[in-house]
Amino acid sequence: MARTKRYWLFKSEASAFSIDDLAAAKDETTPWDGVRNYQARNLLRDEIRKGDRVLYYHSNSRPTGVAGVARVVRDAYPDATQFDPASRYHDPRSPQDAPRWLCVDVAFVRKLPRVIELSELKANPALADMMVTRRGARLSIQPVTKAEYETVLAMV
DNA sequence: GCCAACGTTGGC
DNA sequence: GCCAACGTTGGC
Repeated sequence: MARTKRYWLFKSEASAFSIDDLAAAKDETTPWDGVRNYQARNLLRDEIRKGDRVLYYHSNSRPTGVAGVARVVRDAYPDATQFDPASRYHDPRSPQDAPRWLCVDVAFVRKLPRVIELSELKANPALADMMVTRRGARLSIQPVTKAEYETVLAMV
């Protein structure tokens, strides 16, 4: 019996890696690397599984909001960038034999015809409990309920 | 570019 | 183990 599919919101700065960059990537797939927050790491390790759906959120962008949909295509595995001295995500304190940081692979599903902006998310009463609409919600990987996921995608 | 919020670090 | 200092995030 397969595990029930779950839903997430992944933040990415559009100038760094946008939904268009994901669509243009080889196999339309990329490692979601560079996560350097323990709470987010624990979600990757313990909760997020292949087959889960992802709201692709452009942070620090104009506009800021949900720009597309992706899906998780590989369970968590060690993030190679932590051992790469040339990477901005290099972590010299992460032990080789017990990697501190993990990543999953995500694949492009679709780009929304328009960005569902943060202001709209905040204005929708059905999304009042959604983490991204809350003040100071900086977590780059956030859990989303199925209802929230469907509500957001219906706002296009 | 500003700055509030928040996570991490490190001295004690 | 506390907590001030510091760095980063991210909306605006």
